[in-house]
Amino acid sequence: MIGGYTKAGDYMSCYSTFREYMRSGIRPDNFTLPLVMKVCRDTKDLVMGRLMHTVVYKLGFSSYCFVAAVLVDMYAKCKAIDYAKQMFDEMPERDLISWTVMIGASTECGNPQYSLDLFDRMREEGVMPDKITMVNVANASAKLGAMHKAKIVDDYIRSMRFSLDVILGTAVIDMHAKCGNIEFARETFDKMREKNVISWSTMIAAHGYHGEGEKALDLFRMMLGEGKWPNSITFVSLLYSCSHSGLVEEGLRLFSLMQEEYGVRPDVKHFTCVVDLFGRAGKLDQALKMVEDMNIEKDVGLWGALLGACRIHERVEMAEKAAESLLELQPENAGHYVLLSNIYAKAGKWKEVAKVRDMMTRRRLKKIPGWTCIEVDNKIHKFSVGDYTHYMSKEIYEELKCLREKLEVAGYIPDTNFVLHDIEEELKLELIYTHSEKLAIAFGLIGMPEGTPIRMTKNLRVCGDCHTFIRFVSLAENRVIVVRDANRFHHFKDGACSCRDYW
DNA sequence: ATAGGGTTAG
Repeated sequence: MIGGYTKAGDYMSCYSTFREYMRSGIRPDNFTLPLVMKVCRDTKDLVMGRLMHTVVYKLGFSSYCFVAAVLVDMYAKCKAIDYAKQMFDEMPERDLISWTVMIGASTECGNPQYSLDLFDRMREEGVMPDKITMVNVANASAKLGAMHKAKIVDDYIRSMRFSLDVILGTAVIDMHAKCGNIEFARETFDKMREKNVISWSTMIAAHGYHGEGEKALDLFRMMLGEGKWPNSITFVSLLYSCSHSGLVEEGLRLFSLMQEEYGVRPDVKHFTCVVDLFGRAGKLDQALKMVEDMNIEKDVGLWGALLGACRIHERVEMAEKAAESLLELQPENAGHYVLLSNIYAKAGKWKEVAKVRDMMTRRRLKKIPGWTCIEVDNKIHKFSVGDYTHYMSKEIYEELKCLREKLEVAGYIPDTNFVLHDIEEELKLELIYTHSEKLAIAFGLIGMPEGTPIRMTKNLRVCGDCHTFIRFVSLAENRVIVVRDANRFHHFKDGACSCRDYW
């Protein structure tokens, strides 16, 4: 009966039946409890989940491997990683599924590195992974974004002769794309026999955030040619592809096509893309009108897109309006204040810059420290601003000094407007020259053979000045530089970036 | 006798 309710998605009836069952005095067996725990998982009901854990414990079922695995999974979906980990560590024995669940749990809760460590430990203990394990491992690598890991995982999947079914194939595409290797992603996609709407959407999105809008559109045409029906997410992927590549007209066309031909009702994500498109085209008034007229709940992303567009086109007044709504929705996000402050700074409104900074101080907000990671010799090196902790710091700063002189001759002018602090111009200059992006790139130039591409990962958006700097480096040093920032990839080559300086 | 784990969007 409980199982029936679970299948039907009637969670409340499931709970009440379970309560009746408990009252009846009949001792539940170890197959009934997981059914209810799955409901807790799917509804992310941690309170009920904890209660179930107690029942399981009292009845002595927690030593059953599969019962414990369900608990781990439930805790992961409730984002209670500490409980999940404790449960997993206490398990007397762990089989394939419990390992797989824990690998997925760790990624789900924001620690993909730990997932990969678990994967190694699992094999050390002699448990062989299956396809589903590999889907979780691919997801962990995708989140981590380390390219050498992606290669290892791909090789491992091949060596185990796991066939790429729709789900594993799609996970591998996503992994390669998010690790910066769009070519491998596309090769994997082309090799897959069976593709569903998720595979297509994943690949379209991948071309999109790598700045290959035309390829995304080509793929969409191919998809339609094969008789596949796009869904709401496919259109989000497409619209973002257009905005990442500056395909304004195409994007707007897709937005109407989506509603008229495919009956997709636009949600807030679609609107965000269109605001982005209008913003890029400089049609800020149309963007604002769209935001004001829509009758869907507005979220942080939407106002953020508008604010970003205001920064590009230096529309201070509208920026204030967008920022007001944005800060109301999410007053604790330091990034929004920084963006607003940058807009004021560019317009020379120093009083307002100070005001924003005061507001941040009063609310005890600090700019999230930025970092940049770079892979050299299959090792990840992490830099923060003004970092002297790296063992090659001396060489890095020397290289940076040479680079700075070379690029300034080539026409690079540092833009100190991106410095938030109220300090002397001279100090600002020093600060901006030790941004983590620049340290990482200097290290990359020393540590990697000439002509090899430099790959970096950042936790935030690339700083505007660093973006210009990297463009100059790609030209002066004749290097391809690939940067993954908080929401897209930048491919720098011959002094230009795939984002066309809009991001 | 049964049972637990998998893919897309900034």
